[in-house]
Amino acid sequence: MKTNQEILVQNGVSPSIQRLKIFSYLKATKSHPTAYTIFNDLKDEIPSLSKTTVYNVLKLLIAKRLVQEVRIEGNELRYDAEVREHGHFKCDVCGEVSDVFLNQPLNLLLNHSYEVKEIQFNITGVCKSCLTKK
Amino acid sequence: MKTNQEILVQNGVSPSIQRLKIFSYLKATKSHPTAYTIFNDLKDEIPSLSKTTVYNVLKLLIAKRLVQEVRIEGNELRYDAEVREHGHFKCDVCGEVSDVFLNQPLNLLLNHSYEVKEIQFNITGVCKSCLTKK
DNA sequence: GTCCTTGCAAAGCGTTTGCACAGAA
DNA sequence: TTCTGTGCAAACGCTTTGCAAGGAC
Repeated sequence: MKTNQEILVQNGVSPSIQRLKIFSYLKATKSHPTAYTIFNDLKDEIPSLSKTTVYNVLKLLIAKRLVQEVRIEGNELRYDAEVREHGHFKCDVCGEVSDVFLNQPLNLLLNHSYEVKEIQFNITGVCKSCLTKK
Repeated sequence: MKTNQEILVQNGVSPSIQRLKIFSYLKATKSHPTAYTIFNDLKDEIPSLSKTTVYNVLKLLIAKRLVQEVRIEGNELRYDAEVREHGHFKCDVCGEVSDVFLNQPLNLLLNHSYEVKEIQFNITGVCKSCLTKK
């Protein structure tokens, strides 16, 4: 198992404290945080942290394909260190965003008249726990 | 074939000029315009049109499920009057956004532990015509 | 020294809100 | 009158940009 630091280095990202903490934070969570949430959760650990750095690091990690942007509702942008082909489910009631994996790659259902770089899919609805609470 | 005006009325939307023009504009295009593009293209026809009205009408049409929001890149929000289950392909080279339909509904590939309201999927890559131009 | 990274402050841009006016019922 | 719809202007919130300071090499 590679450490997060090793992953960064192997992808040509020099592992500053900020980069490592942000990347590790994303690797450790499944909550698909927004940039603001990342900033907010890390500013205790790194008191000097600025939002600019959060955005800079996210942009860099996206360019290196270590992180994906997730656009599931409105114009809020979320971030995800899970980069395998997958989708997201957002519950309209509780607002939770969770990962969705398919039985077979979506890829196979497409007519390949174009070159595919990235596939994402988004589902909205009501999650199991909110359904049972009704 | 229903007229756009009839569709609005049947969905409980009183058909003002602004609403009808915006809805008709979306029905007639496959270009997945942004709110700004809609505003810009219609302001010659309706000189008094304001962006607020464009946003108001879009919000109303979305609530009535006559229009979908499309989030495919960055934090730009696009709009689409195609409301059947489908996805979008955005070409990284020319920037065009086109509709994608699958051989079978994505629905069937999901474990239904939740209630699905809306499914969208987004693909980025390089389109056929940009591939051949290389 | 140079280059890379960080972070403050300001700007930018798309969207929403407050509010007033106009028109229909 | 009351309710609905429109549209200007201002506010808002997220993201980007400009730029200067700090740190690695």
